[in-house]
Amino acid sequence: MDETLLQSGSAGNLVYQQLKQQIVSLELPPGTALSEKETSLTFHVSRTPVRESFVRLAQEGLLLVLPQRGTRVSLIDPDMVEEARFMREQLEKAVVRLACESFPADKLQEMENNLVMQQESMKQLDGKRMFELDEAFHRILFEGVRKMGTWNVIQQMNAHLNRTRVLWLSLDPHWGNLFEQHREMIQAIRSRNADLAERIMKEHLTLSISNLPVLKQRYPEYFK
Amino acid sequence: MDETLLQSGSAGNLVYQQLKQQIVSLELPPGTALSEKETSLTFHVSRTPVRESFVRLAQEGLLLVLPQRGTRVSLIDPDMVEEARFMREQLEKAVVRLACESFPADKLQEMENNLVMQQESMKQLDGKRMFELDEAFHRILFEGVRKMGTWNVIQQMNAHLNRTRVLWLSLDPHWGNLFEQHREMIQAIRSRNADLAERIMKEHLTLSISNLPVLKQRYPEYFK
DNA sequence: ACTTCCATACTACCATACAAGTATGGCAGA
DNA sequence: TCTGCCATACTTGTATGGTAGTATGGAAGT
Repeated sequence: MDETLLQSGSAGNLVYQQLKQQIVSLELPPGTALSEKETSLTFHVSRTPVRESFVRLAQEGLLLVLPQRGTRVSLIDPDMVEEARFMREQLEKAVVRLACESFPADKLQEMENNLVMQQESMKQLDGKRMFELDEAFHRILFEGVRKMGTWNVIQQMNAHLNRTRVLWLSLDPHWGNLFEQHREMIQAIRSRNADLAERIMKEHLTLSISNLPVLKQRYPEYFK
Repeated sequence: MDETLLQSGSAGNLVYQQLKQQIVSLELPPGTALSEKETSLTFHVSRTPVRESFVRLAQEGLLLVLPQRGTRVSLIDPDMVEEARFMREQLEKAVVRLACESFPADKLQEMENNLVMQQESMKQLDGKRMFELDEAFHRILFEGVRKMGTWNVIQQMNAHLNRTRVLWLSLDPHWGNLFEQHREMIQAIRSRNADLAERIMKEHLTLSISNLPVLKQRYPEYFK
C-alpha cells in the first residue's frame, strides 16, 4: 500500500482515486451504500482521509451524502447525462474548429499513432483498451489547441457519461464507427475543413445518447 | 452563528461558502496565506470542518494546498480565465440558440423584469446590484431551456472569471453596453433569430477579456 | 392482529491529539 | 563577517473518541 500511497501523495487522495475508479467502472454500482467506517476498514486507513474523499466525490456528484443517515453511490441521472453530452458536444465542436485553424504537427502525429493502436485493439476486441484510446485521442486534440483546462472540466462531467458507456459496453461490446469517425476527423483537420470536422464531431458525440432509454429499461435500479 | 449554520446545513458547508464568497469578492486577495488552524479560530470551529472546506475549494482551484507547507488563495491564472471565458462562450451561444427555438413565456417575462431592474441599478450606479442582476439574467436563460446542470458547471468556472470582473469594477465601474446587449438578446429570442442571438452573445462574452492585460499590469501580484 | 414506544445500533459530524514534513532564526565555529 | 547546524515553531496529514440525529426491530399495550 505504501507504494501506491506515495504515488498519489496522500492516503486521502489515494482513497479518492480508488473510489472514483470503482464507481465509474460500476464496480460500485449506483445505489451502493457506503459508510466512512466501513470504507476506512477496507482501505486500512482512518475515517479522516475517507471522509475527505467522500467530500470530493460528493462535490462531483458521484456520491450522495445524507447527513446522519448514510452515503450512497449516486444513481445515474438521465437528464444529467444528456447535459454532460450536450456540454461536451458544444465544447469539442469549438475545439475541433480551432484545430482546423492551426494544429501542431507532432500532436497530429500522436493522433495518427493512436489511430493505429485503435485498429489493433479493435482486432483484439479489447474493449477496455479501446475505451482508453478513445479518451486519449480526444485528449490529444485538446492538447493540440492548448485547452487543457477545458478538457479537465469535461473529464469531471464525463464521470457520469462514462458510467453509461460502461453499461452499454456490457450489453453490446461493439465500437461501431467510432474508429472511422476518428480517421475522418484527422482528415478534416489536415485539410482544414472546419465545417466538416464539426459535423463529424457532432455525430461522434451523438451516438451514445440514443442508447440511454434502453439502458434505463435494462437496469432500472441504476437510474433516477 | 447557529442561525447561519442551520441555513447551510453544517459547519463545514458554512465555512466553505463564507470562504468562497470572500475569495471571489477579493476580500481574500490572491496569494493570501491561510492555515487550517488560523481559519478554525476565526470561524470558531475545529480544524475538521475547515479542512473539509479547504479540500473543496482546492478542487475548484480557488485554494492551493502545499502539503506540510501551507495553503494560499490561488493566483489568477490568465490562461485559466481565458479558458473559462471560452467555455462559457461556447455553452452560452448554444443555449441562446436553443432559446430561439423555444422559450417559455413566463421566463421571457422574468428576463424583461430583470431588464427593468438593471436599468434602475444603472441609474443608481449600484455596481454590486448590477453584477447580481447580470448573473440572474443569464441564469433565467438557462432555466428557460432547462440546462441548469450546464449553468452550475459554468458557475464553478466563473469563480475565476468573476475575480477579474470584480477587479475591473474597482478600476472602471462602468457597465458599458451590457444592458443594451441584454435588451437586444431578448429581442433576438422573441424574433427567433438564432444567428443574431448567437452573435450578440459572443460579443457580450468577449468584452471582459480585453481588460485582462490591463489588470495584470495594474495588479501584478494577483496574477500567475 | 395492530399500533405505539423505546432500546439499540447504526450514521455523518465535529473536536482533539499526535505524527511528519518544512521554514526560520539564532548560535557556534571558522 | 560568513557559514553551517540545529532547536523551534510553524504547516498539513492522520487517527480516534465523543455527539447528535436516524433507522430498525422487538416488546408492551390496545
